[in-house]
Amino acid sequence: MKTKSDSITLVDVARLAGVSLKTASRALNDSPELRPETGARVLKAMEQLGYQPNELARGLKAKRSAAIAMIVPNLADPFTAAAVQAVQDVARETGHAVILASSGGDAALEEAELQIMLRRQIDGVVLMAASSGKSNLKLLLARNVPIVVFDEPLRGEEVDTITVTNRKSARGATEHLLAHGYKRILAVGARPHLYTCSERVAGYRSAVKSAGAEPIELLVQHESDLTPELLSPFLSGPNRVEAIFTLNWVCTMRVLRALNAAKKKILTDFPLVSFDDFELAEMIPPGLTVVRQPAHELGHQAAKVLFERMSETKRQPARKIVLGTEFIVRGSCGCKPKAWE
Amino acid sequence: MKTKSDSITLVDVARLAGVSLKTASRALNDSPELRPETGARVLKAMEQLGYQPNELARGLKAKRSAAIAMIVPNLADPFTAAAVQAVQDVARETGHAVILASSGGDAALEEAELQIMLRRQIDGVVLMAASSGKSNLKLLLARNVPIVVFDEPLRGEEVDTITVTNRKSARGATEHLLAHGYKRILAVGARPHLYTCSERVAGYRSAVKSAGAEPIELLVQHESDLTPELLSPFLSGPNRVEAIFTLNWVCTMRVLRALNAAKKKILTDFPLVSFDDFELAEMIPPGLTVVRQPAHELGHQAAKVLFERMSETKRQPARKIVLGTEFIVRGSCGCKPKAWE
DNA sequence: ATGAAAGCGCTAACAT
DNA sequence: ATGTTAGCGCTTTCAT
Repeated sequence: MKTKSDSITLVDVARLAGVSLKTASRALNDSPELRPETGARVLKAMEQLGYQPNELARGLKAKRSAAIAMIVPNLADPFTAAAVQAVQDVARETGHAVILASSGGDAALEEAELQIMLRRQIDGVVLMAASSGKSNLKLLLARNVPIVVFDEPLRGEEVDTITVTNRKSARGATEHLLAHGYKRILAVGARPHLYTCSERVAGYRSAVKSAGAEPIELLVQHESDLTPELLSPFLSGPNRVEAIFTLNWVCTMRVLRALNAAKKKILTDFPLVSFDDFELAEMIPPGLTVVRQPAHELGHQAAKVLFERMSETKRQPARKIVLGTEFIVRGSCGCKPKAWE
Repeated sequence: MKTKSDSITLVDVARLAGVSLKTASRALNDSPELRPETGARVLKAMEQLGYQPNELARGLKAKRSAAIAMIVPNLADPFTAAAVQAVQDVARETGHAVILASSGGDAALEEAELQIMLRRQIDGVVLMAASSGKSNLKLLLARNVPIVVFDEPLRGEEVDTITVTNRKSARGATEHLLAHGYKRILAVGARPHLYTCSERVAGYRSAVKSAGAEPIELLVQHESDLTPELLSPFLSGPNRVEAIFTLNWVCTMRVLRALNAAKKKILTDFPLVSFDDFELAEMIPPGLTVVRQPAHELGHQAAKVLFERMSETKRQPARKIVLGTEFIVRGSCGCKPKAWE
């Protein structure tokens, strides 16, 4: 009586429905080779018993887990959060669970997480990589687990990849600042070993050099190194810059705080453009001009591609999808949009 | 030769190490009843073969999955994101995976997700509930799956609960605004069926009434209903209010946008206090005064309690943990903190 | 269209 | 300290 609810198995269902185990199984997987009548009877028995299939058992036999892994560096980043949401939504449609882990941008941690995922027999991985190296994926690759890499591509790996036009977008943003007449533009980025960062830096450089100006870069190993003290030499004195271009959301946050701490005003003291949009960008006076990445779309595409890959019969070539960005002019670049006139 | 990497099982390990299956199993679980020497030999064999244990199989047998579920309404909310991070960190320490799902605040979706989790034999659940009803938990409760409810308690359910002092904190925030001399204070909240919302409203009301003022409330079914149009009657005309108290992060975002759209300034037009702190609160002039919830601490405690519950031998009474909040005075309430003088 | 039997990879009794 | 024997709950041959 007490442990009954613990252990309603397909066998119980089959018994109640007066069919064999296999027939019950067929009903569970709504196999076509089953008389609708029989199926209905089994379904009723399931209902009656409150039967819940055991995914572990199904997966063990079928060598799939109906779960995908998603590994991201930082959930606090709204770009990441939006992408995670998108992946979850797609996963739900296909009845897959999402096992989420944060790497904190640490490649070793990421690898550890991936290994744990492997042991769980995950059916696929959406990875926002902590490094551009492929070494972390060896295990997965060897096991033929589909992977979609997203935001941060992998060097020389034949893996599905969803990215944005990092270089071009960064170049465009820089050109916009240059067009306003600013020559000494500081680019602030983190984790320069990442493709995203290096591409954005490259775009920035090419724009600056085309304009005959000198690149001024503050690139730190990790965003957390970005202290007000580090920034202050660029905010006053002989090395004062004329404008700032932050290369991702966390950098934007850090720079804004540093400016605040130094009692510097955006635009009047330092015109600024941010790579990455966020909820309140328009509320920071005079409104932050940003490069907006299609976060939700990126996540959606990543998941779509992953599920396609998971259900494909023979191996297709890797897909490389590159999405565009939106340049959203608010006030911080020097433009005067209506809202702030 | 080809499918070898697919199927390295404990049997293979045992064979290579020249021991029995069970001995290999013991090594895997580093059981004490094993000669270190033997254990080492098995471990070496595992290494050599690149063996990865199959968690599905382990779980099937042991009736545990080494995974916990976490269900939250909205990942975009920084409060939620921080809590998720905290839970993940604790879970990692104990070797548990976190299966994350978003309910979008929809009780039906939440129930569907819980059911899927159940099928995966999750060992426990951390729930940021979409409703205060217990019905969604019946299945879990019946199966004796440990649950920790967090942020939003469940009516009359004997479940571990981690919350903050919603009522008291809301009362304190309201009193602060009243002390500044504002009488007509608008409270803006969403999903009033939630305990958190109703408690905060209750705190607000009791403060307002004690001051001999009238409560003015804008409570919508869902945050997404909070449009500028809905808000505008309170921003001008005969029903104009003197100050605003937003009851959670999303409401704060919505109100800030509405104010912006209506070209109203914080403080000068409308003093404001927000329940929930966030990254840029100090950057929105004149700095947002907020009630800060200890998001990370909440998540941490929730996970801790869950794991304690999971490993307990005999059932202990439910724990109700209530954490305090911090009232952070910046400028928007009418105070003039140093930073903005 | 349905059933019987075997076994996925592992752990848990019980030996020895 | 180590091995043997059963299964966990399900899906999958292969019969019927």
